Amino acid sequence: MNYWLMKSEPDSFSIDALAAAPGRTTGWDGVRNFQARNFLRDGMQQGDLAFFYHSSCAVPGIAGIVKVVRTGYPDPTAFDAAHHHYDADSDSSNPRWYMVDVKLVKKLKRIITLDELRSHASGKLKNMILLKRGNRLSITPVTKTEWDFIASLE
DNA sequence: GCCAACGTTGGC
DNA sequence: GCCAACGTTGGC
Repeated sequence: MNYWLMKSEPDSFSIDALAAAPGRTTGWDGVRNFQARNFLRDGMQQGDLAFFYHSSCAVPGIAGIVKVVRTGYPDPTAFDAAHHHYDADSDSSNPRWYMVDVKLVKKLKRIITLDELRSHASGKLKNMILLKRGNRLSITPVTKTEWDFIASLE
């Protein structure tokens, strides 16, 4: 059982969009970064939990909790020339990009903001990848200690 | 293998 | 819209 943080821009896909999706489940497609791809393909296990993080928006922060309900499989949007996330270097016989399916566990009662997380950056969240300078990774592992602490903030 | 150029991320 | 930080590409 592992813990993760997954970023999404709410203008493209928000926690409310997930709540409204069929089965409250979505395919986490479109990741085009090798390190994040490796987490999707090799790291995530059935039943893992992840924070759903809103990025590039007015109030960046953690908006909810999701669960991995399908482990890594090839991202078909990479094969579709008409798709925004098309990648000519990926093909179905040798896929480059992977995705998982996640299901909403719960929407938090409030956003746990980036500011609030930062206020613990010299304490409990000292090693949190999200808070490291210049971090841009859209999928990052979270330790159990970090997870439990953040969950207790709600 | 180096590194400059470029595109992207994401907070502000 | 700005810009710092970063990942990727491609020339050499």
